[in-house]
Amino acid sequence: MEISCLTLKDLISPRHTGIDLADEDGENAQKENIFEQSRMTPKTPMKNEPIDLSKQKGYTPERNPITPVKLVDRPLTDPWTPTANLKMLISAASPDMRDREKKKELFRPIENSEQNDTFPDSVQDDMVDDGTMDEFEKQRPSRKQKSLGLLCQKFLARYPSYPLSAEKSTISLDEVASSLGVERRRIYDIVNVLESLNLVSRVAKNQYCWHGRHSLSQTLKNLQEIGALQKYEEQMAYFQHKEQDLEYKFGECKKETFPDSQERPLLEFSEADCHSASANSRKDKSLRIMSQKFVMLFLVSKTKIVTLDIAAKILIEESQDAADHSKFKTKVRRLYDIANVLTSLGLIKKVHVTEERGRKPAFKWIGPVEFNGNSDEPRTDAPTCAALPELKRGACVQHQTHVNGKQRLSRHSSFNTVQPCEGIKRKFSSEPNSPHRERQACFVGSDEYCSKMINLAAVCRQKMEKDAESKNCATETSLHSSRNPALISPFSVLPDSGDSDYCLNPIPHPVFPIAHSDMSHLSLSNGVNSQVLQTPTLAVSKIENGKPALLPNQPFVCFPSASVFMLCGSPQEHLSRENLPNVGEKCNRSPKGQASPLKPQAAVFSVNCHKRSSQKCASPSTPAASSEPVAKRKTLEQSDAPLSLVLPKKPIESPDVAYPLGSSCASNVHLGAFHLDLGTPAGETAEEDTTKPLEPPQEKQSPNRDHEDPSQGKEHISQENNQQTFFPQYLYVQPAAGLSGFNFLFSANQIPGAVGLSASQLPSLSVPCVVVPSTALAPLPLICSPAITGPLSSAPAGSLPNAAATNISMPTFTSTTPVFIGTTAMVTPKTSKIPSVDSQQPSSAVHLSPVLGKSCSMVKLESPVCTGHPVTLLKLQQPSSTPLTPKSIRPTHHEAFFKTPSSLGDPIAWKKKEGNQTRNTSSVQRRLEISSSGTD
DNA sequence: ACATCCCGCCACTGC
DNA sequence: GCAGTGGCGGGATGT
Repeated sequence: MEISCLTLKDLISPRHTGIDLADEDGENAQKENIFEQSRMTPKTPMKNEPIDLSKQKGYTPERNPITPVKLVDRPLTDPWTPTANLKMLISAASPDMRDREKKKELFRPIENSEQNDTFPDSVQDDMVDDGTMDEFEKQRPSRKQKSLGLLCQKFLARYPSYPLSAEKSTISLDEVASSLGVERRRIYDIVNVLESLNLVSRVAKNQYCWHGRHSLSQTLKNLQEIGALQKYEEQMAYFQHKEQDLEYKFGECKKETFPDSQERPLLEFSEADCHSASANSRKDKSLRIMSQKFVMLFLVSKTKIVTLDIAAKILIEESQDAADHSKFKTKVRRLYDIANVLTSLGLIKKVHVTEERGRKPAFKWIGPVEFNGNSDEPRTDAPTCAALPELKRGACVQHQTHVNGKQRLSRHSSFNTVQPCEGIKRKFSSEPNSPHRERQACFVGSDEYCSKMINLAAVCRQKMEKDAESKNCATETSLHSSRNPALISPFSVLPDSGDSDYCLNPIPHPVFPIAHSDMSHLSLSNGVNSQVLQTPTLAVSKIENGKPALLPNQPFVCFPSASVFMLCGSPQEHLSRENLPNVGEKCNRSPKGQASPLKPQAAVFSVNCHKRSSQKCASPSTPAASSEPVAKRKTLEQSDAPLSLVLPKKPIESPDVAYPLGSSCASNVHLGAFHLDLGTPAGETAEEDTTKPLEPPQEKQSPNRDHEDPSQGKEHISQENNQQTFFPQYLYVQPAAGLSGFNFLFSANQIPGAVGLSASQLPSLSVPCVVVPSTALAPLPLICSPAITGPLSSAPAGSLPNAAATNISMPTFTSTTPVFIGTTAMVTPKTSKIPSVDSQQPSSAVHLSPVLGKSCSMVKLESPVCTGHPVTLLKLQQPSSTPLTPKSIRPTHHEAFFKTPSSLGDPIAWKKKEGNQTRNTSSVQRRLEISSSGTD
């Protein structure tokens, strides 16, 4: 609340504008004028020297080389000037006085700028007028005025957010320092953070090049991916748990789980830069790296909220050794520095998280979540876009600018990361998913958007599948994971709420064919459609083609996956989210808080998102925001409210649910919480989910809010601990309302052994799954896997029958077909996210949670199908009851993901992984994310 | 009392 | 040797 910090506000308001490009210079000029810049010239900075400062203030000559400088303008006259002499005398006489004056001076610039700029108020207050120095006392700018955040805003104001390519400007640190009236040291802090995001790059000594935000989304995307690889999410979860007293041992976890994480240099860039060991060490601690890591934490976080203490712990490589407190404190100090800059950039805002222990300072990511589409940016991702032409990026504009980022130069080149990342990106981009993401992103926002999303998802999925087909292999699993085909898939499932269309059928699964045609319906999909389907393979798919009929209008969608089928009622019918809710909720919740928040739709998203979570998630959460300028967002968001991120118990979810993505996304922190393991009783959460009727999906919508909420939700979750569990994410069905709309069929697993889904398990799951209610089904053709049997039956019996009855013809299905329905309990709760199901793998059966996964493998049917998945099955991690143990935590990477069949390519391998992993991990989400990152 | 975080010392680095 | 960088943490300021 309050928190939202003044500074933030201040910063924000003024600055955002900053973001805007243009003005800057103008502003500056104005400011300067105001200020009096004049005087200084100096390039050399005197870093410390006080004296200079005074001079400096005024000066501003060109601040930016590029940018127009006002140079001159400033007449020397300072307002102060008049008193200058006097001051001098005074200062001479009294050091104190001197200091004051200096300070004043320093501030002034700032103040002036602010005033001019935009900042209205805040700053000035204190200040006296310039000239006035009268009272020195007053003058002294308060600390706030001197804050790094404000300073950063001023700094940003000088440059256009999206400079024309030609326009790149160079930044002379000395000039800037002097113009802003601060020591160079301060500028370094700002520049280092900006550099970490590739907004600037170092060209030469004392010279930086301003790139603007063109490549920001790309950079964020890269960071997200890297973060996923590093498993920051898990780490966060771990720490959270730890705090919660959960017991795990991190060490183990860490090692196991995050092996890489800390080890690798974040962005690679350090390497480049550093030559010597010492250098490296130093660099490792650099603000740049810390900044990147910090950002990664947000990006991988489902909740998008990161508490300082957790961030500090994670950033302390050592890990938690208890490390000295001092070290911790130092880290926190640094994080504040970084946070101030990020706040000025409109990427985060301060919030407080209430935990059991009390309120903790935290920051919430309010920047773009989806990178591709990044809101602000004009989108640089061209590549991605390109990849998916079809997709429309909706709103997204594509500018393609190339990324600036690129490493331009220098030392840091900072972003080497980028490069690597890019690779990744590309992959992604190329991958179906990405596109999806983008789109999604675009959509974010409205409910419709949700439905659209769904459609998209379906489409995407299809695409993915196609792609997969094409490449299958190619895609590396990892990639897939990353991509998240799963994501897509999930969507497909959705029924959508509202739209009539929904039905997405789109699910391409190979198996099912849901008719692409249907897809067409999908609004979004359209473009996609083209791609569509094609699923790979599976004979089924072909069949599908034929089949499309299946769903075409029908309300349901069937997923053939081998493992699971989902049916969704048509929207019309119940599906509306409401129906789904159950599922959805489950999902959402299950995911724990994270996801949980999601509403049905959200849920969907979440699924999709996973990784992207950030992206998409964001969207949901911030959808609008994204589009909006940061500043606005901020304002909106500011609401902050106490977030709870995590843990807190709030009940939650409520509102936010929307988060969906977020949920997935966010969670992180809590994640721990999430961990639900199936095993765990989880019941709680699960229960909620399952049992609950779900709230109306509604929530989903609110993406925006979601943000916040989610956190809360999460918190709850977390607190809950994860227990949660399962929630089937898979289904995305919409939730709500009842399942009636849906029918799920589960096949029995066939193999009992398999996955654990055994029937028994299923039941436990609760959820979900199986339900088939409906009569509705009857009409519909459902598909059942042959296998189905028991389990289903278990399910609501009634329903099943029908369902079963129903037609289903799906020949395609594989025999096995165990279907899963959504929920999979197995899946694990957390996971809800996403998982996509991969079709591929036979196993897939969902990849449910890891556990499942393992087991699943068994399950897997051949038919990969699964797909549809909206359901994602995520891997759940840990199904196990155990909450996260460290082990559980392990990373699972990819595995989890549902891969597409293609991706499966190595199903086996995949399975293996899963197997191993399966449990682990805490949240599904992570997996998702991770997977996305894939990698490895 | 605790949260923030400014400030500037000083080590490192590269020229 | 010097200037540029930037880690670091004392301690002031804000709440």
